[in-house]
Amino acid sequence: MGTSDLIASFILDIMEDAGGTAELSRQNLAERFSCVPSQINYVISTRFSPEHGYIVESRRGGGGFIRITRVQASPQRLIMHTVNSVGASLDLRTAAAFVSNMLGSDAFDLKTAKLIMTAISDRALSPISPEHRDIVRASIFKQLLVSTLAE
Amino acid sequence: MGTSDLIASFILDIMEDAGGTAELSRQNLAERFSCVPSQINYVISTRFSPEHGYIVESRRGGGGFIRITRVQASPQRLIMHTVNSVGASLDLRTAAAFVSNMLGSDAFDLKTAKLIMTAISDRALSPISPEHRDIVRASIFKQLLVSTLAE
DNA sequence: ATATCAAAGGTCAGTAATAGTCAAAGTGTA
DNA sequence: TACACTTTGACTATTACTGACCTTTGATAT
Repeated sequence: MGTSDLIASFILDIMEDAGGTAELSRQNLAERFSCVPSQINYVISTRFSPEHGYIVESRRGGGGFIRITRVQASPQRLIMHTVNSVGASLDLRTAAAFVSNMLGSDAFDLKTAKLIMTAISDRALSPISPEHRDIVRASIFKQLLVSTLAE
Repeated sequence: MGTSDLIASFILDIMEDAGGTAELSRQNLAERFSCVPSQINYVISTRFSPEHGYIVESRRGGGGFIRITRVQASPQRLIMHTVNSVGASLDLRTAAAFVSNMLGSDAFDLKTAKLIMTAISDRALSPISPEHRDIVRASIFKQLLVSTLAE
């Protein structure tokens, strides 16, 4: 098993013990596993992505940290399934269909649905060129969906 | 938690007890937390800015003081005022200050605040080049705020 | 009044402590 | 051999802390 897998399972262990959340120091982790700090970022982006059901937050500077939170996915399979159906790009019509579907299944409430639709609307994304808009839309959409699962 | 966070929560405590206003001595505070006096200014400018919803007054010389007051505004007014003070560009720190202010004034609930922060986070906007990110952030932010008013 | 002094607080640029990005180089496996 | 996955490190960005130097205010002496 490679270093990245070791780091990932170490993080998983911490998360387990702490009840769903792991607060890490990138520098410490890198030292513990004798790797460069950026490998921690690699592990996080390949194994703790929204598609995997995790929310990642961080802060730089003195006292900085990386916090990884596992999202409660069991009762909300539809949302995670949607996150995984969305690739690198997402057009507005498809997004609307997803939201409508999830709303109909009571995966979230109307207010949340409206906020999500507003955040990925053409108006909100108007500073972005139309060709690029669907890429950004996909990213915001996935982050928002996973975020609704956090408690 | 770093010294700056400790100082900030100490100030918040005082403000709480005193019903919305805290009158401090910079020198005293610095001694209490074993830091240089200028760190107090750092804490105030990073955590008690007008964007955060505070007014800061001070006086030098003998009997000098720093007074921090929480400003009160009706939720709707605060949201509209915020929308109007955001120009074509908005950095994440300033946005976070605004959100924290509106949250503290009960302009919206925690869940909404988190959705907004997620929608404009660097992670959600990662497909956009950093130079362009603040432009898009401003647009999404304003649309979301206006959208919370439509109920 | 005026000059002077002591006691606050203010500014700003520099240093330290963290984390993030990206592309090149390495590794293993179908 | 291709190809995907992993590892590395140079460069960048952000946040916290420090200290030298500056400004304002009130009191006191002349």
